[in-house]
Amino acid sequence: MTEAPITTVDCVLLTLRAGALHVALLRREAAPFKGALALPGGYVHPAEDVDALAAARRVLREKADVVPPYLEQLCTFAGSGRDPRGWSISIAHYALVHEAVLGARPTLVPVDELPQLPFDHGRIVETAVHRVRDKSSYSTLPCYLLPPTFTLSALQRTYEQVLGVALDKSQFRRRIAEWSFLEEVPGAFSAGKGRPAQLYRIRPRQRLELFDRTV
Amino acid sequence: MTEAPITTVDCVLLTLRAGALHVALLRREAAPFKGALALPGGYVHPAEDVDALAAARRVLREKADVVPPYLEQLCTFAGSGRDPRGWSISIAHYALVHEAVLGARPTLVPVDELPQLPFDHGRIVETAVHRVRDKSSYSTLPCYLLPPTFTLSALQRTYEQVLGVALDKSQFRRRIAEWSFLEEVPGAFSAGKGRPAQLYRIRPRQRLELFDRTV
DNA sequence: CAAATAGTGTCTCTAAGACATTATACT
DNA sequence: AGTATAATGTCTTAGAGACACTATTTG
Repeated sequence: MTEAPITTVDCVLLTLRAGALHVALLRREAAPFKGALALPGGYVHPAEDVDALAAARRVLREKADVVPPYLEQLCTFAGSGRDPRGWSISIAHYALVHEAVLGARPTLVPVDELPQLPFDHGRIVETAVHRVRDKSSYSTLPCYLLPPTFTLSALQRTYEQVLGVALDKSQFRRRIAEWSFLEEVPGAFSAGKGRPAQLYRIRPRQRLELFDRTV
Repeated sequence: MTEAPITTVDCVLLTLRAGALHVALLRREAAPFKGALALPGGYVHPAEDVDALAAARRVLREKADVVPPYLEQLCTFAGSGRDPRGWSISIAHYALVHEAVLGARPTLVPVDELPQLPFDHGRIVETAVHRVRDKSSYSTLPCYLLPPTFTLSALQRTYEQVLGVALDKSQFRRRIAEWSFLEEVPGAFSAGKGRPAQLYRIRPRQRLELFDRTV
């Protein structure tokens, strides 16, 4: 009566490269779709993983060699139509990382020019991107696409690239200041062309993410 | 290697009774926790259910005798700690219904006075309530707690009861009008004490739900 | 000094919020 | 007429948005 279905976790690993959101894909080492580019994923290992998030974390560590600063459950995709082997479940997660922490293993693909992907991975990526774009307008999510320390201008560029709109500098800074989830890195400034900029980092404890609704 | 875990769907069936959100619970007919009040739930039936949403719909129909106007996936709760039988997965859903469509079978419990529930059902209910309260501030969700046709005053009361705050009548109506997802039921008015009120219903096709962020 | 980027200040105008007024039923 | 509720209008004010200005570096 139980006929337990195939149970996996899949991860949409997103990063910002050349000003555009990219998703990290890996070549599948096993059938079905052996050799195709697909989301990093794998079976849940009941003996090792205490829960689904832990399974996702393990998959990312083992297969993509990444420990992301932000990882969250996205949605569960389940049904008879998504895997040729039969009824299956994928507990999908999404993660944000700075490009630099990705090694050479994953292939980065712009999310707005997705190729055909195996299973329903195309739909999973779309759902994740939609979620990230939506949530970015009222949360600190885009911070996790940057290195641990960054300037406010870099942060604004990141928000703009994720949201796909231009933001007003003065207003953007007002809001970020209100949320006060950032702190100055004392004495640290960016190099570069014009006036050096103060570097900021996410305030230690403070892992709050959701704020007033609109950037 | 696959060791597929126990796979179930659970449903948080919410309604408004006496001005407060209530969750519908059923007595468990099987071990573990036989006889305890718990969320309507059951195994996924790969042969019958095309996907998880269909499984949730079937469970609600079979066990609670309800076909809810609004049903959505909430989150997946999985891990080794939630079921004495071992590693398990619950694809949790939540549904909103008008109190009248619930028969005598389910026990209604106020969500703010939850008793101890088996498994992690307490946490699941909390997550659902949090989601509904949050989403209600920028969506049409509360509509589904009302009968198919209702007055704007009743709708405002519903929003106020779900959100737990008082809303300004004039402003509330402005916003609802902007969204224009309701239509007047021609010639239909409420009875009662004072001036009769126009009855409204959700515009047929229009199943849009998310709008500007704030009621 | 010019160019480039960082950082702050000010003005306007929309829209949220509070409140008042009119409308229509029943007793 | 008095009461109760519906429906709409008006005024004030906070805040979003647009823009300008100042500050600090490099070449």
